[in-house]
Amino acid sequence: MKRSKYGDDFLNWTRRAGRGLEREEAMRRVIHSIPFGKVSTYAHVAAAAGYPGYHRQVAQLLRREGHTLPWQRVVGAGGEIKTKGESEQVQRHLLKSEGVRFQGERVDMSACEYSFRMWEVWG
DNA sequence: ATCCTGACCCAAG
DNA sequence: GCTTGGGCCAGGA
Repeated sequence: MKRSKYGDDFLNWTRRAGRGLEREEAMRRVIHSIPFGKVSTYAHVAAAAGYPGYHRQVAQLLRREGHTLPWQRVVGAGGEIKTKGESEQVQRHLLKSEGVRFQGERVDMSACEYSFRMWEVWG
């Protein structure tokens, strides 16, 4: 089977039918569960929602309806702020006002990353 | 169907 | 620290 350099578009297409809504709802719940003063990452939010590998859809969801969510608490891997321009300044300000610590340009993940209490799930 | 583009991630060089 | 290439998934043209 030949594989397009853009991925197996046909297989992706077959998976698209309808599934998006419950996935987005799960992601919204996960994002809402990030506590004040903590952050998580796109990849961890996706995985905690039950959809590992869907970090790009987390970003898409936040861009569409972030105004209804604690969007500022979702950052890139390693604590990197991924928003651009004015949103970036707003995000930094909101996080600092919640007491989130920074190391240079990045969030101090060792102190502020939320683990979704996974230690209670697998030991 | 195919191509392109994202508030992404990660291993290499 | 960089940059690059590959992988990932969905939605629009």
